[in-house]
Amino acid sequence: MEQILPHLDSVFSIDCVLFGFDGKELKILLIERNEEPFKDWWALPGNIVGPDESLDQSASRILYELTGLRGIYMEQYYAFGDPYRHPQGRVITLAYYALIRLGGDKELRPISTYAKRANWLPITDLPKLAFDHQKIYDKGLEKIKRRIKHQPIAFELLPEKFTLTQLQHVYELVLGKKLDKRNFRKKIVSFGVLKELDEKQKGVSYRAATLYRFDKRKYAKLFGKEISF
Amino acid sequence: MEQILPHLDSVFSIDCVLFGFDGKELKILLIERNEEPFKDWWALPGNIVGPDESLDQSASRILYELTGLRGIYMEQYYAFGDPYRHPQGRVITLAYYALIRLGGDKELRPISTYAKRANWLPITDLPKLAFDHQKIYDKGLEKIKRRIKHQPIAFELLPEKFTLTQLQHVYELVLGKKLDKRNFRKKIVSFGVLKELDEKQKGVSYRAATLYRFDKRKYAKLFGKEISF
DNA sequence: AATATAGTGTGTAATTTTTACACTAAGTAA
DNA sequence: TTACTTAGTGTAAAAATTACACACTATATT
Repeated sequence: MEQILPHLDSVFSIDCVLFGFDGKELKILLIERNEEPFKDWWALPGNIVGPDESLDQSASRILYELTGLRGIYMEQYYAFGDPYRHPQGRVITLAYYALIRLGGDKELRPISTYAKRANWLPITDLPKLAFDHQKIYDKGLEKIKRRIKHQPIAFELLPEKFTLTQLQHVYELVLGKKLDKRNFRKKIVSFGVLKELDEKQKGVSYRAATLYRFDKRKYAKLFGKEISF
Repeated sequence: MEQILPHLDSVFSIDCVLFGFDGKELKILLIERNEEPFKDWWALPGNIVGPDESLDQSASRILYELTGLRGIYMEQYYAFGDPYRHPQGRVITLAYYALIRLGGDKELRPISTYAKRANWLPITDLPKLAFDHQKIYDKGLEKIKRRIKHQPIAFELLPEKFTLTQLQHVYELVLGKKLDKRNFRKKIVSFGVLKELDEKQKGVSYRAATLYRFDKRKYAKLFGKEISF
C-alpha cells in the first residue's frame, strides 16, 4: 500500500500478492484505493512495517487485516526501491506472496480506510494497477512459477483433501500450460509425498475421484532431496 | 554495514556478499569494523541507501567504494529485518551478492572510516561475523548454489578466456561437490553457449588446455530455454 | 636423449527419466 | 438403458544421466 507519508527520509512498506484458488481460477486480491495518489485505482494490498514487527510478522498482519486468515504460507521475494516509484516520496517496499485456498467462508474482513473495497480478481484479466504494482505482481508470478517446480507449494492452494485432477489443474494454471494427465500422475505420485485416502470426492455428477492428502511427515523425511517438476 | 543511527524510526541499508574467485578458492570480502557495536569483528560490507539512489545503484556504489570495480553482476536476494538484529535500533537490510574474478589488479581501494581494513577470506574458513551476517552469508551461498544450476553466472567468476577445467572447478566450489570430468564437459558444451577459441592456456608446465569464451550472443538466443545443471 | 610428471581430452554401455499417446471403467442423470 | 462426463491406467521410443579408464601432450628434470 503506501498511503500516508510521515515526515521521514524513507518509508518502508510491504506489499502482498495474495494468490487465491477457488477450484477454477487463479486470482489475486486487489484493493480499490480511496486516497490519492492513484485514487480509484486497483492496487496490491500493503502497509507500513511497524517498529517492532519482523518483516514476516508484518506481512502476516497485513494478510490478517484483509482476510482474517492466519497461518498462511507467505514468502518474501523482492524489494522494490526505485526512488521515484511513489509520486510523493521515497517508499521502499518489500514484496511477499501468499497462497490461499478460496471458497472458504471467513475471508474478506472489513477493510482499512484507504481502500473502498477489496476483490479477488482472476489473473487472466487484471486491471491496470497503481504505482509499480504490475511489476511487483509480474515478479511474484514468476517466482511461484519457479517455486512450484521445486517445492510443494501447490498444496497451499488446495483444500486438505483433493483429487489429482485438481492438483494438476493448479499446476497448469500456475505454469500457464497444459500437462499430460498420465505423466503428471506418474510423476507426482512417485515423489511419495501424497497419501491416498479411502475417501472419494462427493457431490459430482460423474464418477467420483479418489481423494489425496499432502503428507508433511514424508515430505520432511525427504528433505534434502528436492522435488523437481 | 550499519554504523551510525540517525534519529529515524527505521534505517534502510544494503549488505553485500561479494564472492571472489582467484583461480583456486572461493572467497568473500569482509571488513573489520572499527566502531561499536561489534568493533573489531568481521562483517559484510554495507551501507545506508541514499535518498536518491535505486537499490541496485546503491549496491553498485558500495561495491565500487570498496573495490573500485564497476559493471559487476550483482543481485538482490533477501531482506533481513528482525527488529532486534541491530543492537542500537531498527535497521532493515537488503542483501546483495556479487560475483567477481579476483587476481586482477585494481581491487581494494581505500576503505571508509568505519572499517579498519577489508580482506578476501576463503569461505572454507570464515571468522565469526557481526550482527546476523552469518545468516545473510548462508542465504547468499544457498542462492548462488541454486542459481548456478540454471543461469550462466559461473562465467562471472572467471577471466574472459578460461579452460573447461577452470569452469568445472568453479562449479565444484560453489556446489561443494566433485563432478565427473567427462560428463561435465559433455553437458556444458551441449548447452552451446561456449565458444572454443584457437588459443591455448599459457605458462603451465604441462599440456596446455584449450581456452573458451562465454558466448553472450548465443545465450541470448537460447533465452527462454533454461540451462539446467 | 630419456624419463618423470601433471593435466588434457575423449567414448561407450547401462540405467533412468521423459515423452507421447488412447481406451476402458465408473458413476450420475435423464 | 442410454448418454454423458470424468477417473484411471500402460507401454514403447527417445532422451538424459551416470559410471567409468586410458592414451596423449607439453614441460621439467636428469
